[in-house]
Amino acid sequence: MSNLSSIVLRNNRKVAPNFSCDFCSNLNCLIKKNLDNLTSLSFIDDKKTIRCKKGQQFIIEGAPVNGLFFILKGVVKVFRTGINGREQIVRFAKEGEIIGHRGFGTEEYYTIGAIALQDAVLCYFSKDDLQQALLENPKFAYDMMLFYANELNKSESKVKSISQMTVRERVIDTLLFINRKFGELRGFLNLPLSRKEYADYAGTTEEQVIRIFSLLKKEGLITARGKKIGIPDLQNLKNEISEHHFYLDS
DNA sequence: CCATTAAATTCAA
DNA sequence: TTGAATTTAATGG
Repeated sequence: MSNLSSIVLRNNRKVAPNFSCDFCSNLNCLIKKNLDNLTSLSFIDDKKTIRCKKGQQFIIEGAPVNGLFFILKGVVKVFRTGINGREQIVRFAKEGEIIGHRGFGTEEYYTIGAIALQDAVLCYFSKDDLQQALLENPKFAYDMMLFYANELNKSESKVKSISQMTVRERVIDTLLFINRKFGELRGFLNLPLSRKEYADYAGTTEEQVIRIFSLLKKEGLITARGKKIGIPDLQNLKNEISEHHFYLDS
């Protein structure tokens, strides 16, 4: 570890070097995927690399939209603040996904906020550069369109789950969703979330989630150690909402 | 919803 | 690596 210190010092200068798309290992990124198709690469040189510490908010509701964030590393939550000040988590996004896309074309101001749940690295592209790239590259535009369609689909599924499922089912559905999207690490969900965050996603309150978690523990459907939640038998948990079924897609 | 206690996580030495 | 300080979980009113 200590023999790397000279390299760290060299790279640790005030201005961190931009990650070049050419060397990026994130194959889920739509830009990386289309790198060969992109005719004018100038916008890639214009991108800004932004580092976010855990808990740092990088999109504020009401701020003007100037570009799009692509997640290079880390997990991020996107939320909207309701009238009573209650937070509704719209989605969780991980590497390769795009943030702030809904306000891209017409919206002038963000209607959502975004906070890094872990230390994150974001690639930020300006609206103008991206617009030009989309106009010039049909394949890239098509992939972006698929992304938008997919997001809309998920959003519609979520409306359905919130309006038609019981609180208990929504909490279970959220657990299954996190499991599907982020997987498990040594027996626990690979994304630590507070009970309040579960509540904000499932559209309920922190207390409800805590009480439902306690019940689920008694029933042996989940295990919990602090923020780490384990699912001993995925099928058993799925059965709890199988009547309505159709959980959201990853 | 709030208050209290138990538990877990963070942080700095 | 440890434990003190801070944050979060759990429960009952």
